[in-house]
Amino acid sequence: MLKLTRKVEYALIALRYMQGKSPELVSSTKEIATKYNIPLEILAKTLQHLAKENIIEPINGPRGGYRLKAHLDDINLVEFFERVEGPLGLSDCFFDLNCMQIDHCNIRTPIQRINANMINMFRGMTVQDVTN
Amino acid sequence: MLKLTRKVEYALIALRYMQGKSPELVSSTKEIATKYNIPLEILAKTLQHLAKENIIEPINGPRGGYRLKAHLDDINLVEFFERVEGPLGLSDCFFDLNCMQIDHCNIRTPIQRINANMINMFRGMTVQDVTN
DNA sequence: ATTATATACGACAATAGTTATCGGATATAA
DNA sequence: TTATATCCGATAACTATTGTCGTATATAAT
Repeated sequence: MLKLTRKVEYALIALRYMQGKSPELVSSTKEIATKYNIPLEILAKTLQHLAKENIIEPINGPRGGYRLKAHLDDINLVEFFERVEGPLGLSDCFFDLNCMQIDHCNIRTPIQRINANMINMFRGMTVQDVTN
Repeated sequence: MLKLTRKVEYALIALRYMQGKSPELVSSTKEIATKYNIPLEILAKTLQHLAKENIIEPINGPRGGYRLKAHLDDINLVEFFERVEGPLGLSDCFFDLNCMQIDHCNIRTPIQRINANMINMFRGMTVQDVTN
């Protein structure tokens, strides 16, 4: 309950790691996975996802890897969670304000108040805030 | 990800419902379950749990049910989540600051910063804040 | 006393979401 | 040409949540 997924966790760890290097240096999946004991394949997919989202830039071939591409202080955490987890995982009551079940939902205002507070909080934090 | 459990949701709905009545009136599980379309057995367990936590008071027998017992403005949301979900569900990285894996955890400061912010936010809200 | 209605509660089954694995493809530096 | 790296779909394993079932206990009403 109220947990972030490992995917988000791995993504943040990787971004933080890349941020610790000079911007022109690349970081390979294996390098990060080894350092933080993350299953290689999962981290690979997470980084591929970040690349598709233009948050990092992939460099193929030997000595390849990834480099930071986006400005991490331009991305708030709500946006980041949505971009990392994809639209599906968040299309429930929490982040989707155009929920189908308005009739049932207005019963559930306690949850909505909690959600609203969470969203506000996460919107007020950038990726940079948590990775540097 | 970042969802409250139904147990918490049902608990809040029930508390809100009881709060809408005169304090001496009882509300039965069936009454609440019917009104909000909640599976009876699950709500029953949730309310039994709340009773064990002295948040509501059980009244046995026909015409029985539950009445509010605790002051909802004395219970912050961190405490409430812990009392409803039990110590097990929360003993992971989020609420358990005496985590076993300190060595690995200091790697994971991004998550910890997010957690710290969530905890602070939830500590600043009482059950009353979301049910009235 | 008996009956009907309500809470109490352990054990277990079903579901959903997360996490991890596998197999193979493509790109490119050396 | 080879080795190393990203790319990516399919699927298996795991975990936590959610829901079900059976039975026991308490008590108000008749």
